[in-house]
Amino acid sequence: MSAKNKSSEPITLLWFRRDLRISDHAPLNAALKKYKETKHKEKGATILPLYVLDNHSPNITKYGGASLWWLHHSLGNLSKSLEQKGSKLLLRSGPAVDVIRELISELNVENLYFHHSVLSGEADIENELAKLCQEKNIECKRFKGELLFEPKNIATASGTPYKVFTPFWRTCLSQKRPSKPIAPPKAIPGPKHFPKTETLESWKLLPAKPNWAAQFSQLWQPGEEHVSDVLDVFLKGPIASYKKMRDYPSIKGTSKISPYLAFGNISIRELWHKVEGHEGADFYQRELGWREFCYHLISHWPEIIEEPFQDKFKNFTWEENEEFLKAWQQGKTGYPIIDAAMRQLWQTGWMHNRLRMVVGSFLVKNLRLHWHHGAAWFWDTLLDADLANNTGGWQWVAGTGADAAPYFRIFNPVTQSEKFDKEGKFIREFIPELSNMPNKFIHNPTAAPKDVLKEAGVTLGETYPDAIVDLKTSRQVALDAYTNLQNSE
DNA sequence: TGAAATGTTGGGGCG
DNA sequence: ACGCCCCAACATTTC
Repeated sequence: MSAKNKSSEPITLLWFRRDLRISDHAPLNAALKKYKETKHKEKGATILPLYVLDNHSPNITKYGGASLWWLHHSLGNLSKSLEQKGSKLLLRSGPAVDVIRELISELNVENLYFHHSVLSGEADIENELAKLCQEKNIECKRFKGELLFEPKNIATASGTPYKVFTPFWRTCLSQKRPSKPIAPPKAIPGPKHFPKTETLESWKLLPAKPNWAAQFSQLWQPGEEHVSDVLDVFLKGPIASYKKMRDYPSIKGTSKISPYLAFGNISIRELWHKVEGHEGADFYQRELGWREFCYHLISHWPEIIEEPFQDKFKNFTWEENEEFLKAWQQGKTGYPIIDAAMRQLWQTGWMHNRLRMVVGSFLVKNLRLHWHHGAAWFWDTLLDADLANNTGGWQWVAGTGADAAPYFRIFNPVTQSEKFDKEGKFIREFIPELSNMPNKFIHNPTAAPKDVLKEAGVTLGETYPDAIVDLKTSRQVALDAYTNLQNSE
């Protein structure tokens, strides 16, 4: 394949990944700078924004269903804002390296710019691209922006990566604070000859037959355009009492920014600066620190996507039980706080953070199923699914991770429910069949007297499931399994 | 960013 | 008045 058909127009290929925005976008900014620098030659490298739907590259984790819904709308939104700036988004599908190689042969690509990712599967692609560009004499530039702090800058006194969050975060905070975000461009010079593009519709990213995302569009407005509205709500109220109120699932005490962050509709740096200065910001920023910590861990130990961080858990045996897994996924365990949380996830594409811990503990400890099952389900159903956070969160709750909750720390779903959903408000929202249960028994219908159930119109096993496991005995089984593991060391 | 079991203390009922 | 017991309420330890 030679350069016969090549248009001579010089191009900077701007590859969008999980950075679906135009604000605070370093590669875009650099591409603009490049254009301005070379413009006087009458052949400034115009910018070709590209998104690649990649379901084929090895070692990457394909998007789950809920993520694809968000991706669809984010891409539509990005496309629109690029058009408002005089540009357009090129859509291609296939392994990223192949797609870009093809574009290089079609067009006169002089530069390839994109954001760097510390995820190993993504970095593999980047390395191949760098090699390709070197062969073709193309400038390949990768930009930082995925994180607030570079993993390589954060190390213990002896130079090893941190395995514990608190000292990790202390060191991060002692670094130079994240620099100010870059303003969005006023205009983006697009190429005169725009290559053939696939269409968003043809990708069929939205669910078809059973449209399980029906409710999503009432609840979420994906894309960069809408981030500031959502963030403003948080900054005007909840952030001030974030430390306390974020624990109560029936209260709007959290930011709801996670899906925007997962797709880069807002940059982590911009988010950091937007919250800075508000009362309560340090507690919120600490949570951003956990995200940072998860990326830090996964960059140093990429194998933790599959393998337990703590070696001793390699020999740990988990239960296999399809019935249990189904009951958990569908919110039919007979424990209302678990079931309400799992239904919230399915219906809204999101779950309150405390409940992620509670349902995680229940799956891994009380049902004794492998955390992989939980991670896979979350990956498929969460709009904010993020490989580093998902891996970090599940290893944390399973007790297998770095700085994880000790294995014997087992949440009691009834106690948690009584503590954080005292009036059963959250439960009633997602389990209407329990709405007439009195507060005293709504947390554990299986333990309610017969007349109470009758009065509330609840028939266990019919209108609402019986508890699938006994908390006391299942807890003991989990503890015994852990003791056995310790003894077999 | 647990929960349960076990230990300790101190007030009140009561012989 | 005193010792004894019971048992909240709180603290500590164990898992």
